[in-house]
Parts: sequence; C-alpha cells; structure tokens
Amino acid sequence: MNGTPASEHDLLTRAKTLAGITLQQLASQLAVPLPANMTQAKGWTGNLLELALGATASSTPQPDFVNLGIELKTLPVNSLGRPKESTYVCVVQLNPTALANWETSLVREKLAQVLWIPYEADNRIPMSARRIGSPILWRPSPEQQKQLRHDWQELTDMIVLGQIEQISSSMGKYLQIRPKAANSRMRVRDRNQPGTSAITLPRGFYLRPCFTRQVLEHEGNTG
DNA sequence: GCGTGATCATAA
DNA sequence: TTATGATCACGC
Repeated sequence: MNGTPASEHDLLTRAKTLAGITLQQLASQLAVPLPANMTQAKGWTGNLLELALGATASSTPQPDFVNLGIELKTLPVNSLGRPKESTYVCVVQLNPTALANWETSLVREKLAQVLWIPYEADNRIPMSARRIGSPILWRPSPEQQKQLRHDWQELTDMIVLGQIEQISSSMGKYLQIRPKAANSRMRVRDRNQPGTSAITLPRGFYLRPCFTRQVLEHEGNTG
C-alpha cells in the first residue's frame, strides 16, 4: 500500500482492491480517524484515497500521479449511482496566455487522464458505512473533448474580453465557472485587462454532474 | 496568499 | 429536488 504506483496497471490494480470496502475500513487500514462531520472535512474522502493509492502531488498544480500523468478524482454518487455534486477541475487562470487556446489549457491538461473513484454519498448512509466503488481510468472521448472545448471557449472568450463579471454559473452545458475561494471577500488580479487594476473573485472550472454521469455510464456499458 | 482536496447551505 | 454561490481544511 505504500509508495507511488510504478505503472498505470499497478495503480488500477491497487484501486480495484478498494472497490467494495467502506470508508471506515480504509481509514482504519491507514490509521486515519473518521471526521465527526463533513462540514469541517470537505476534502477528507479525496485525501484518504490519495493516501491509499500513493498520490504524490497533493497541494501542487501537478497531476496526482506525476510519473503517470494521471489525476485522481473521487466522485460522490447518490442512491442511483449518479454524481451527487459537480466536480472541481482547476482554478480559472486570469491571464491571456493561459486562456489563449484549448490545446494548452489547464482544463484539458487536468482532464487528459483521470482515475475516477466513485463512492456512496447518500446522506442516509453514515460516513463510516459508505462504500468505495470500482475505479474508472478515463480519457475524454472525441465527443467529450468537443463538449468541453465548446464550453471552455465560450467562457474564456468572455474573460479575455473583460466580461468575467457577466459569467454566470448557469453558462456552459458541461463545464461551468463558479467561485472558488475561502470566502466571497477574496480577490485576485484579473490580468486580461492590461493597464487596469481589475480585481475579481477567484473562480474555478467545474464539471457538471451531467458530464460525469456520462463518464460513469459509458464505462458501465462498455467496461 | 494560492492551489490542492472538495462539500455545504440555501435559493430557485 | 437540484444548482448556484459560499465555504472548510491543509500544504507550501
């Protein structure tokens, strides 16, 4: 269980051994205490899985498994096995270079290869009893890339044009932009308007549940 | 302070 | 019930 996985196969094999066990069982194996409440431990499940699988890049902008170029994402699902929440992808970088084109964008980079780990998150199930699901090693299909690229372009166009304040969370069919900050008083510099001192609320890109649902269902049908 | 891990709380 | 806007903890 210790050390970072040496190969994609190694990582997937490890992840499969977690399928079916509860969060409490895994936490116990790793000697990690269960949080008393999720309000004060929002990233707990993600951190637990990182620890279990030997992810190395926590708190850095790099992929979780640097040597493999794979990002790890836990995915809370409801009683129907569908995503319960949107999925945070990355920060919205507020400079023209970062937003210049999709091919070199952080969103595309982050979502190039993702190991999805679904887990039960129905509120009627106590934290300790929630089970981890089967891992899905995913790369966006051409259709999914098209979906993401379309939304990304639409949203970043607005930012580059200085219209970030007009962006609403309801924009983007699959990819959206929402606040991502310690609180609503946080501010960052928007470098898309040279010569001005524009500041704005930090934001992030998020995948809507309808997108991650595709990921789960496609894998379920083919894998 | 910023980016990582995300979910919470309430409006719609 | 669902999605938006807000927020919590941690590492560096």
